[in-house]
Amino acid sequence: MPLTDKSQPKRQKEIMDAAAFVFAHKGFHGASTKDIADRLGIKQAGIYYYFKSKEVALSEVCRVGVEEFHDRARDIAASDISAAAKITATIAAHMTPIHEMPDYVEVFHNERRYLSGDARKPVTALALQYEKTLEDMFREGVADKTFRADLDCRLATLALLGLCNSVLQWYRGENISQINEIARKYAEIVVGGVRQP
Amino acid sequence: MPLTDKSQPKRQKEIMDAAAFVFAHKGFHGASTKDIADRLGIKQAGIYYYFKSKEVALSEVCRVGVEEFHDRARDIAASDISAAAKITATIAAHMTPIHEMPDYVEVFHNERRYLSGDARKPVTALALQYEKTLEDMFREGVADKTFRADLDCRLATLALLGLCNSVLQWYRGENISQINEIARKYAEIVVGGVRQP
Amino acid sequence: MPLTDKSQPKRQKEIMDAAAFVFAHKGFHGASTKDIADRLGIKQAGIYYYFKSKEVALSEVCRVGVEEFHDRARDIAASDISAAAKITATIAAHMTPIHEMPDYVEVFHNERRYLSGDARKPVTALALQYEKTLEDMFREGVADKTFRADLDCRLATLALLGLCNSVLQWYRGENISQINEIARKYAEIVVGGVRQP
Amino acid sequence: MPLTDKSQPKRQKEIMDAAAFVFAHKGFHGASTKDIADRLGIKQAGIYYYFKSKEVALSEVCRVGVEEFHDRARDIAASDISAAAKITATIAAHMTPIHEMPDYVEVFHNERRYLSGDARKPVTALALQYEKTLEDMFREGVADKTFRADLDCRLATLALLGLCNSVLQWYRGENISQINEIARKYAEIVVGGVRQP
DNA sequence: AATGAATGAGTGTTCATTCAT
DNA sequence: TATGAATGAACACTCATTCAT
Repeated sequence: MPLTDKSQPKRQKEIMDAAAFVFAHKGFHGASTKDIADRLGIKQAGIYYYFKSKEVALSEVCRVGVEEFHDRARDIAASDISAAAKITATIAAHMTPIHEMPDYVEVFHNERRYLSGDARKPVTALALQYEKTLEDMFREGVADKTFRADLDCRLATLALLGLCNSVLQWYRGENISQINEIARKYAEIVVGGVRQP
Repeated sequence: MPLTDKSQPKRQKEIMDAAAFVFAHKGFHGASTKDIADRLGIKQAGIYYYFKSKEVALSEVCRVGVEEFHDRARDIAASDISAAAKITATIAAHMTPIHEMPDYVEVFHNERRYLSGDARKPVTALALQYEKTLEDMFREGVADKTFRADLDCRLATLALLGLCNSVLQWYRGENISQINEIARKYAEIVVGGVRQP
Repeated sequence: MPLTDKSQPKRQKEIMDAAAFVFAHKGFHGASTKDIADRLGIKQAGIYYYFKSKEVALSEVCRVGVEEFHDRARDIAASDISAAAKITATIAAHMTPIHEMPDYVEVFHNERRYLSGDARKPVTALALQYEKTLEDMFREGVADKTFRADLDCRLATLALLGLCNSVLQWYRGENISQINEIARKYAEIVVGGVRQP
Repeated sequence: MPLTDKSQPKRQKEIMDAAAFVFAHKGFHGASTKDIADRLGIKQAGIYYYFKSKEVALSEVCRVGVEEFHDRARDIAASDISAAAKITATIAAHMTPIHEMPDYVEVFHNERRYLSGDARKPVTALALQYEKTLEDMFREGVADKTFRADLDCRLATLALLGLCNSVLQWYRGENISQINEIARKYAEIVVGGVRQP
């Protein structure tokens, strides 16, 4: 049993983490493969043992960054709670990847547009499914009269997503309770508004 | 004042527009000075007649992109209307630059982080003032009991900004009434929530 | 009138000559763009002002290398002399580019195979036309009974070409009479054979 | 002697064949050690078990490619037949390696120039001996008046070699009778010329 | 108001080679 | 008899920038 386990899956994750970090902090085009290698303590050429190209590295990071959201929302949508509760739960669920793997999420948001058409397609598909799942929650709430009858569900979805994703731009929290608190307050605003009821 | 003023100010704006367009569509690091020159129909070296460096071009675009917001919000804050009306008006005002000069705004949002410290400072300062003006509106609303007493004004500000800015990611509207409609619906959600009152 | 005329067409030819020289002596894949630049006394990046890519440089050199042959043979074929005289004249004509621009010819022969399909096509087309013109000379000689009735004209063409091109591998002559002498002797062998008549 | 000898000699030949194939098709500098490894179904690093370096592989392939010619010509030169018959026999003999191991021969012709001085020397020595053996045949023919008295034997040798080697550039025959037919026709041209006697 | 010609630094990528296993 | 992991050197090519004109 060696002291440092350098077996494949773990090492692969280290490489991905380094790529995600560098892409998130410098942008895809502002980041060099040397930046990634430096973070790993290997030489630049060494990363080509793990990734066929810089762009493939980007697409992998993006894929990981979006998968989390989709999986969580689907479970919530299938659960047996009220529409308002689903929205609240989804906001909370949305915060988890932002807290746990902010680099991947940031790269998915800001850098996926630099993927060439073929590499961008599967990533975009997952993102669209997530949007659709959310929109259906709003429709459900309108249908059972929990939400206002005149609510523009498409716009509400986009609003919710914009709201939640903007957290990425300033949140650098360290313990999970902070992000849960944010999620709670955001849910209050979206569901009940800021006005005195 | 000649009828067709082809002198510096007009040409200068064309250069800025080209830079804003290219930075917005390809990102600062993904854009080359040749891309800008191509859009202007001149050769690469020609743009150095107008800008000392690529980074200076970026900082100019960013400055223009943020100034609009700040100016409009200050006027609204000074006006003699209710806090809720101010928020509603600010949302509408926020949409105008997004509609009229989306490239500048997008560059300010996504690319200002690539400015070196010194060039970023004045731009960031304006952005912070804008945030502060907004936050004060929420505080005013809490003080006069229009808004919930337990409202986290800092978070509400960030939420509002995230919400409004996210419009940039999908809005490609052509007439002004579309964006006004969006502003109205967003204001309803923020002020009153999605729930059936 | 400047002392050193650096005007475009002349400079372009200097670049081509350098590329031809380097490709001929080191092979396309063995040659680096730095080798070409060094020969020109400029830095490596400088050659990209003249050529879009290393491969385009190769295709240009190949095109120039083959054009000469084709043009000369066509004129001889159209002239009003006997078939045997045409063959003799063609052999002499074939030697001229080998003497005057051996680098281009060598690159055409040895390196054109490294051109990608699209770039290779026009070059190959010219080469095939040259072959056809030659073959027709042999057919003419068989038709008018100058040449043996059982002569395999296709094979004779390939033989003649192989014979003439092989000169490239050892000839490094300096004055034109040497190559003319070689041409004369080769013509004797092809037309009359080595045997005592 | 085991029936199926899977030990070194056979495997070594497979490796050489793979190297010869790849060098012949892509050129020495255009070929990578990975290309060779792929053809063998092993990983890149694996070929270093068989060859100390890529260049050693090239020199081996070249040596095998030239040995054949030399051995065959020596036997013919020593035989008790006329000079014309020797030339005819040598042309036929020259075709055999071209038919049976074209990759090796092609590599010897086109790529041996990329060998460094020390590695090229033994290969060149064999080639020169072959040339000398051929030239002596022509001299013999001139001496016994079979061939024209004014024949330039050095040039005739070079011509013959150029003629025969050019077959490599287009011949991709499958049965031995084809190449024998070519050899016969070439011998006719060289010995008797193309003219009607 | 712009261009032609170049440069120096850097970028992504390939490749021959090594070495422990 | 090979492979996994890496390295160092090279490579084609891009790019921001300069400067004489």
